[in-house]
Amino acid sequence: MSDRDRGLAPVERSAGLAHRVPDLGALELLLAVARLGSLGRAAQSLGITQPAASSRIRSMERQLGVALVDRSPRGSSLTDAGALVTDWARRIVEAAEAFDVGAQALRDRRDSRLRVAASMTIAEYLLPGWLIALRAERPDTAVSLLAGNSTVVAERLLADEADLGFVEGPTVPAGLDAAVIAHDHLIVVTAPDHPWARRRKPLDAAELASTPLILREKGSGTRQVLEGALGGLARPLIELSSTTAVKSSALSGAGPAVLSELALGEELSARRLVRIPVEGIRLRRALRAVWPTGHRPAGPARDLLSLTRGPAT
Amino acid sequence: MSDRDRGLAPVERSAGLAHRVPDLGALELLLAVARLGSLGRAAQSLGITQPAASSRIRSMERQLGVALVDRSPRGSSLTDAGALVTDWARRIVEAAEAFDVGAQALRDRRDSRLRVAASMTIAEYLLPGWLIALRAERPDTAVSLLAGNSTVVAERLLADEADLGFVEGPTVPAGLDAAVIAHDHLIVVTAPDHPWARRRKPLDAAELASTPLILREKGSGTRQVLEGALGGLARPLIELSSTTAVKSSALSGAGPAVLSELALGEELSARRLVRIPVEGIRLRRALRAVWPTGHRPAGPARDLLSLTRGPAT
DNA sequence: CTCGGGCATAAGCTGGAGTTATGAGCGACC
DNA sequence: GGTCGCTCATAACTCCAGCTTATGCCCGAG
Repeated sequence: MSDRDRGLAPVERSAGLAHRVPDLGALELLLAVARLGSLGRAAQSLGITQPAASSRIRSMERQLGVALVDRSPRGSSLTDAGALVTDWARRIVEAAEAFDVGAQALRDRRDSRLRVAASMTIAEYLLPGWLIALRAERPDTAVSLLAGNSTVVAERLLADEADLGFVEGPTVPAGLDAAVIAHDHLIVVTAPDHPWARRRKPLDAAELASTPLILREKGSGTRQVLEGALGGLARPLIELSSTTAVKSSALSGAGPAVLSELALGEELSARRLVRIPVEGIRLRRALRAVWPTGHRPAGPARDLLSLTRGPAT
Repeated sequence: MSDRDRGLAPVERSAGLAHRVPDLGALELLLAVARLGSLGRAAQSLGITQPAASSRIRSMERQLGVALVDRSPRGSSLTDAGALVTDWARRIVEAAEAFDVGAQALRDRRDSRLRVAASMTIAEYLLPGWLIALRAERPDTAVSLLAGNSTVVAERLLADEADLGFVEGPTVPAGLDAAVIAHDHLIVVTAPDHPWARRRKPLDAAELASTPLILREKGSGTRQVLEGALGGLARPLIELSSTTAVKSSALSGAGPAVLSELALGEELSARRLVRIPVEGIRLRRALRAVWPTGHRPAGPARDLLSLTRGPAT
């Protein structure tokens, strides 16, 4: 746990991100202004009055110390700095939308119409995006979400307490039909100052197996896939109980880590972590949609399923 | 513009994401509770009192309709739902951190010690991450940021109004030394219900050149790279003036788009957009750090440069 | 049995964000 | 040139979310 602590807070924050970043309402307002070209219309689109919007944008500019919008009697447009800030803001708002749909699904546990049961990795990283897309097509579908391992997912489906499930790993629980919807690739990453980050040649299996790695605990999905690919061998440097903890340790430079590419977005593109190519072994596992044998998904479940696979068939 | 509007708001929001998602302070608090295992310690770490934390977590639970933490006289730990929510929250907080360092750099324009000039794409998608890493190593470095095209970046550097620059594209402005720090790959994407999403075979250059695409305007960096790779041919379906607008149009299903992989994170992994493989042409451009000829980066500029390349040399 | 860490409750204060009402700048149009 | 219409800014007031301090309950450890 203490490793996780250090990993998550490598630098002492001057206590209060919230005081330096505008709140979600202000960010949404800024995006609306960028989109609609006027404070008044932006205000209207958010259901507040124009003076409220004006004051809020102004206080955001004061907080950031930068002018964000050019006001004129003919409308408002973003300044150069405003355009930059708006794109950063969009990232936050998109993350908030994912949070929202996830939370919505969680909240509607009792009285919902589409009940989804999913493994942790899928529930964390993929489902929010799918549900955003689903909401775009079927805005009035209430979705509930339960997260658990394959066994739990299977139980819920068979007890008719869920309509559609998602599991990861090589096997399909008994009594369920399945369709592979994607593959989750496990990748090897290090902090950018690790010697591996400067290698020219890809790693091979023997090298990977002989190096102590930051791993999930024995029995976890990712660990199983890795040990399967390596023929049972895997040397843990540290064993941690969540994907996030593994990521944090890798970020803090503890060593090479193996984790799902789904968990790594910005860390790779911003080079806070570096992907180390591996050759000769296939580090991937199938992600499957599952449902009780015979009960082909219909209605909202079918809609969601088709979203995860591409075109509706 | 109206295309952009539709792209950004394909579904009518029930006005007020901010009312359904806890504010940043609450999310930070939740992360602190997860990390520290106690409301009191979490409160302390954020500089507030224990009752404030208690009440805030409680109101967040009320808002979400789900219990997030198990309280006991021996501390607090996350419930299953809490763990899920915490991971979604982490995404938001990380986006907010990127916003914060970017804004900080923008704010310190006047009196800063490390002055960076960068192209829009780099300033939007990469610099915040690098600056987070830089702050971890050199917490007291004040960074300023100016965003503009290659010409602007060169001017600033040569006028000694910037210490380090970042540009994208095939050429290095005169009077500057450069080092390639990464390559930005352009990729072809469509919405998942586009016929291309079901292809088995990769696209070839002729096919790409003969299909109308959603593109940036003529003269933009990505457009130049594409036309270079295709030998001057590119059929625009729509021309838009920002990467974000291109992404939005693609998301709304207007057609295939070509854009930087940097701009696509969650959209690909959540299959809201699908990457279409292309063979036979190289759609990439170099990202370069630049500085006035002879003035090798030193001090903070050197630190930042080394972060973008990996190990400090 | 008492102490201490951890959480909950109560009462009071404050500031931020909202509202309505009003004014001022500027282009369009008759 | 007046007048409309759209824009944004300012002022005065209300209200509530979140903070604080003070206090009490619970429960395990010594």
